[in-house]
Amino acid sequence: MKYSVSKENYIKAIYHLQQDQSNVSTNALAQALQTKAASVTDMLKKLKTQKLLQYERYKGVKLTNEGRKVAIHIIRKHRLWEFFLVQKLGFGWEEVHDIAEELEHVTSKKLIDRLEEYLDFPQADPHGDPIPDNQGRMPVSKHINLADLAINTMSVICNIGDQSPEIMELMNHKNLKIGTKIEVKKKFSFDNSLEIKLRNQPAFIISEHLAKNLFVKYEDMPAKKVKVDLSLSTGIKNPKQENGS
Amino acid sequence: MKYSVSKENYIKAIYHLQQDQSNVSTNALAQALQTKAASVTDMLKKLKTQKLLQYERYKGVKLTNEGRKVAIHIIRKHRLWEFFLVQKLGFGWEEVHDIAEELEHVTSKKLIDRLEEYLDFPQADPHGDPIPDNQGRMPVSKHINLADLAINTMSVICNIGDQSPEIMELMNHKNLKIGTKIEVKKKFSFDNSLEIKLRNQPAFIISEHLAKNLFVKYEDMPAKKVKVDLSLSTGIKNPKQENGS
DNA sequence: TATTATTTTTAGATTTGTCTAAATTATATT
DNA sequence: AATATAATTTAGACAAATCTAAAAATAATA
Repeated sequence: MKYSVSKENYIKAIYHLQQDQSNVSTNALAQALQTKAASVTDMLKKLKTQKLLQYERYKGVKLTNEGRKVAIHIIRKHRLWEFFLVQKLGFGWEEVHDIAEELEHVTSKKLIDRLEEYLDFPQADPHGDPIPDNQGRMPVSKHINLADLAINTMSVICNIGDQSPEIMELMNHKNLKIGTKIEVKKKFSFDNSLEIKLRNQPAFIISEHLAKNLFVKYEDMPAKKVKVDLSLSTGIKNPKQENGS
Repeated sequence: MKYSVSKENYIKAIYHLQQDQSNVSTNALAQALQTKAASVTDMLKKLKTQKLLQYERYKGVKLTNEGRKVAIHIIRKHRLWEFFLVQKLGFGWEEVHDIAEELEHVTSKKLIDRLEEYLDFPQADPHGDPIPDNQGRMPVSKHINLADLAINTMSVICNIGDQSPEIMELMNHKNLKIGTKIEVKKKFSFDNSLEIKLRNQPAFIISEHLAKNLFVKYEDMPAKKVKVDLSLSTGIKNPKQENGS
């Protein structure tokens, strides 16, 4: 029930890389975790014996339900801490990621539940990513990629794909942030750049690369309260329980 | 400048055991850290090469100024997190120690400075222990052991020595906590027990053992703002700086 | 389909922090 | 002071997480 920081980081990385249902490759993991492929192989074997993932040599890796449950719990902690850092301690949304990487490994469940309550049950972190509840359920919100948004439709930025300092630099420069109202005025097929417009500002052009990293929702469509169990973390369907974990 | 969790725990334990200026023994450390004497010896050798402590075999150990500086910074983090947990998240003062043991190892200096500001620069943690400022200076307050308090002098509980669940059980039962106004009515030389009195309550007797663990200050004497540099953490007096840490 | 190129795994080593058991040093006691 | 007892250190080993270099399996390409 308790895993090392290193193991938690592997589980989280697999979860993020696995968003489609395909298997995750050793190399992709090595790159994500800034380590070597050989180290990844070693760790995957350990995590497999703990039944956190399905792994066969040369075939890549996929989380089990138990692994997914662990991943979601870590992500829950990460995002709640990020929210705390921005909302209560006044950090900028671009500086909280590294701190939350450390805080997410603090183990107390009671701590994180109290923190959530203290923060008034936020639905999304400062980057717009949804915060799972204490049952592992993730609020779903209809995010649309800005590149796919229809012309002249008012929308609100609610999520950023890439979260590097580089994108932050550009976005801050252009005053783009979560909650900013935005409209696409023109699409240029030459380079897939977009001309966009914010309230009370002349329109300007952004690259395809940036647009692909901006996700929006339609105005007046509040974050849905509907939740979908992505984790299968509760109510284990399978009645047999042979292991004594 | 960054030390492992294990090393931080050794440094902290040495600091706490060293309160008088005598050297700390290997066995005392082993007991405090719940480990074996051989492990302690191994670690002391490592910490010595990092110049965090003075150590010679069979002679015990003492922190250097650098070691003391590190210890105080960890204690600062521990106590600020404890304050946060009680004050903002509503934890009981007896349940926060273990959680703070984990939070104290989160490295961001900016985080802890912001947290301190958010908490409005508290002077003491929920147990009444002083919180060092970001220069490593510790607020001093004149704590008197209850066993040494003069008869019929009104005082306020401001610090608990032992912080075990056992003492908490007894104190909660008798409604004794930080801030409680208390007066010693009688001292019994037979077993050194004390008869004490709280406001609007009949007097009752407490053991010498408990009294030794209760520290009080005189009423109306607010926590002094005077600070004393215990750490030598800033303004390095020694001009030569040969290492490139 | 052969043959190259890439990816992944194995084998063996390293570092950190820990342990047990035996040897050494210090302290206490007769 | 001699000896017994206690504290401390050394020696050698182990588990976790990592690494390098070489081998094996898979994928890509001529």
